[in-house]
Amino acid sequence: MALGRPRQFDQDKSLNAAMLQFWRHGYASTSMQDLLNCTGLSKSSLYQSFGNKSTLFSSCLVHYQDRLIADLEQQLSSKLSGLQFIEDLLDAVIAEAGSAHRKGCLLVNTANELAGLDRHVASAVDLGFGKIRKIIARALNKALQNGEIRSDIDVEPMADFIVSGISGLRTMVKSGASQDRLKHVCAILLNTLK
Amino acid sequence: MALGRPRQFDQDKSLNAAMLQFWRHGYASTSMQDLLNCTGLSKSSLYQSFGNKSTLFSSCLVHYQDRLIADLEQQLSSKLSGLQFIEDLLDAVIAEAGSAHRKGCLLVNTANELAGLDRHVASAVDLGFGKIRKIIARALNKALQNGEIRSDIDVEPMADFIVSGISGLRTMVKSGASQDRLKHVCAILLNTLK
DNA sequence: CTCATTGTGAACCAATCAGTCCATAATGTA
DNA sequence: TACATTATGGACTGATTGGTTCACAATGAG
Repeated sequence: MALGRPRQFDQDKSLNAAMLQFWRHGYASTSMQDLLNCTGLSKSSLYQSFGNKSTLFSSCLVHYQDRLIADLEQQLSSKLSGLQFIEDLLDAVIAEAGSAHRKGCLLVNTANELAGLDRHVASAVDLGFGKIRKIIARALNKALQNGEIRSDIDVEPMADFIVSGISGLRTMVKSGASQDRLKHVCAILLNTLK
Repeated sequence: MALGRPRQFDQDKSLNAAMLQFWRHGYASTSMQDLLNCTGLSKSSLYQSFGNKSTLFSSCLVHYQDRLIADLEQQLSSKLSGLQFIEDLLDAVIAEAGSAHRKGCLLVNTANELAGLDRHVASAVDLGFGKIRKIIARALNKALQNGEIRSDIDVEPMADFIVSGISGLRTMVKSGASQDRLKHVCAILLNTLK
C-alpha cells in the first residue's frame, strides 16, 4: 500500500515534541526554528507533515486534549472515590508549583494567550474545557452516589466552578505562589463540596 | 530648569497606548512597529523615553497595576458594603464576557504568558496580585464588621481564593464561556462567604 | 529494471524583527 | 547671539521571521 519513500521519523513523537515546545513557550514566542530543533525534522518534512505553524499548533492542541482526556478518564475509572479524583487533580496543580518548569496547562495557557484574539482557537479551547467539565461532572456524580459530598449540589455549575478554580490556581502557580498558599485556596475550594 | 528641546508628546498618554497594546495582544505578539503605531512616536523617541521593548513592558505593567489599585481603592472606600465591593468585582468580569474585546486582565494575561519563563516578570506580577489581595482582604474585613459574611472566615486565605477565583473566571471568559455559566460559577464563589 | 510516488535537505525568499546612529530641530541659559 | 542640551525623524543594521522551491533520495508496483 505505502507508496513512495517512507517517512524517516515518528510522526507522533514529532507532534509530542512540538506540543511540548508550545506548552512551554506559548504560540507567539516559539519560532519555526524552535520547532525544527525540538522535533529534529527538516523544514520541508515539517511543512509537508504538519502544514504551517498555526495548523501545527492546532494539531498540538488537539493532541494535548486527547492525551489529557484519556489520562483523566483512566484515572477516574480507576478510583472508587469521585471526591478523591478531584482532590488528586488539585494536588497535581499544587505539586507543579514546586517544580522548576511551570508549564501549566496548555489549554489554560492558550485560552489566555490566543483565545481572545482567534475564534478558531477559542472554540477549540472551549471544546477541550467542555470535555474536562464532563469528566469532572462524572466524578461529582460518583461522589454524590457515594455520599462523599453535599447531596444538594448542582453538578453542572459545580463542574464549571472546579474547572474555573483549577484555571485560577494555575495562574497563581505561574506567578510564583507558594504551595502553602495554594493549599489554603484548595481547602476553601473543596469546602464548597462538603 | 528644563534644558534642551521639549518633548513633543505626552509621556503618560504614550504609556497608556503602549499598555493597551500589550494588554490586547500580549508581549510576544506586539512588535515595536505596533508600539510605534499606537503611540505615534518615532523610533528614537520611544527608545529614548522608554528604553527597549522589555523595559517598556515592565513600565506598562507597573502603570497598569497603579491604575488598577487606585481604581479599586477608590471603589472600596466609596462603598459601605465590603461584600458588595466583591460582588461588583465579579460582575465586572461577567460583563466583559459580553463585549467584543475581551482583553481580560493584564496581570492574569502576563502571569500566564511570561511569568513561567521570566523571574522578573513573575515577581512583578506577584507584587501586583499581592496588592489586590490586600484590598480584597480589607473588603472582607469590612464585610466581617458589617456581619455580611460568615464570622468564621479566615481573611488571608479567602482573599487568595477570591483572586484565584477571578483569574479562573477570566480564562473562562477568554475561552468564550456564556454569561449564564459565569453567573453560576460566581454564585458558588460567593456562597463560600455566606 | 523502470517509473510513479512520496520524503528530505539545502538553498532561497521577501518581510519583519529589535535596535542603533546621526544629522537636524528646538529649547533654556549665558 | 552663541552654546550646551535634549528631542526627533529617517536611514540603516544584521538577524530572524514564516514560508517556498527544487533537486535528489528512497521506496513499492508493474
